[in-house]
Amino acid sequence: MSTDTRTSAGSGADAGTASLSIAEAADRLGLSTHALRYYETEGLLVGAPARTPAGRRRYDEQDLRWIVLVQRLRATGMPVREVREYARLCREGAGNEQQRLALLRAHRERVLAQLAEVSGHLGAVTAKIELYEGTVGTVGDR
Amino acid sequence: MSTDTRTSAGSGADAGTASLSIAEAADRLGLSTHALRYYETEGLLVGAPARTPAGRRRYDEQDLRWIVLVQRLRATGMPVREVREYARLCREGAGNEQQRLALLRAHRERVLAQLAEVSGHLGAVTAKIELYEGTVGTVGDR
DNA sequence: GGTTGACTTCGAGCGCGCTCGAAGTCGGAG
DNA sequence: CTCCGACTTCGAGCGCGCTCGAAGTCAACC
Repeated sequence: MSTDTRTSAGSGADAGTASLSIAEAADRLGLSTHALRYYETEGLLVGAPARTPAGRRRYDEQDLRWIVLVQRLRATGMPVREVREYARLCREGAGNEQQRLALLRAHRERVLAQLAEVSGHLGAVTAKIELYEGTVGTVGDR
Repeated sequence: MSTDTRTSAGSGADAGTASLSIAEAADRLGLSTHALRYYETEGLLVGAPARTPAGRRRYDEQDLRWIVLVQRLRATGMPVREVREYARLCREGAGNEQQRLALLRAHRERVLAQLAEVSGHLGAVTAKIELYEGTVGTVGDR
């Protein structure tokens, strides 16, 4: 309630480039405003969002897209420290594409390995479930 | 070096039932002795391991099998508190098989959902990688 | 001009799952 | 008998990733 009207006011407020307040951005990304500021101070963003003359953050599409990537990396288990490293590489501009690539590839390998491991364990749990389904009358399991 | 000889000494030390010291069990399970005791005090074990007259823990095959299950549950992301709950149900004996089943099924559903989510995010990361591979243009490639 | 309330910074606190260290006990080898 | 080292319990500490609250500022609306 009340986060209404004046949505993308600020400066331009016209076609194309939206520019959201932190609350709007948080809402759209499914994060808290606290988390968004945390990401920023922790150096997870490739570039800090713009500020209004009064010092308030404005998130544009580019900011949002980057944060979505950060969320994906985080959601796949990349530690904050490594996201920071990746962000740093991107911030430094061209010339380190190989490093970025290596970082992402290493991450992908880890995630694949973990997916396989979890799947394996899940298989065992499923077997256990089926055992119960078949045995829901027999006591001696454990 | 020195966790040698006297491996499964203790009492019997014969065929079939081994009965390991905490260090041996930890070693075999890939856990620390600290973690093993922690699991026990936190109620994650369905039954406490036996003790020697001197009060030292002896892990038998049943203990080990249970702990392997605990590890699988943990490795698939089940919170300690929920493992404790499951252990409690098993400890209470017969009559609650449906509850155990429900717990395991719910866990499986969560894990499947998370596997799907992670896979999705990983797909996006892979796309990013391929983008770099294309951009970097035939550099190392292989 | 006053009120409102979303914003700002800062630092403390928290939930999780162990991990670590201290201090003491005890069984077995020499 | 003595020593060694693996065991015991206990409680504190830690790394991670936020989360939360306090205190203050400032733009906009009435």
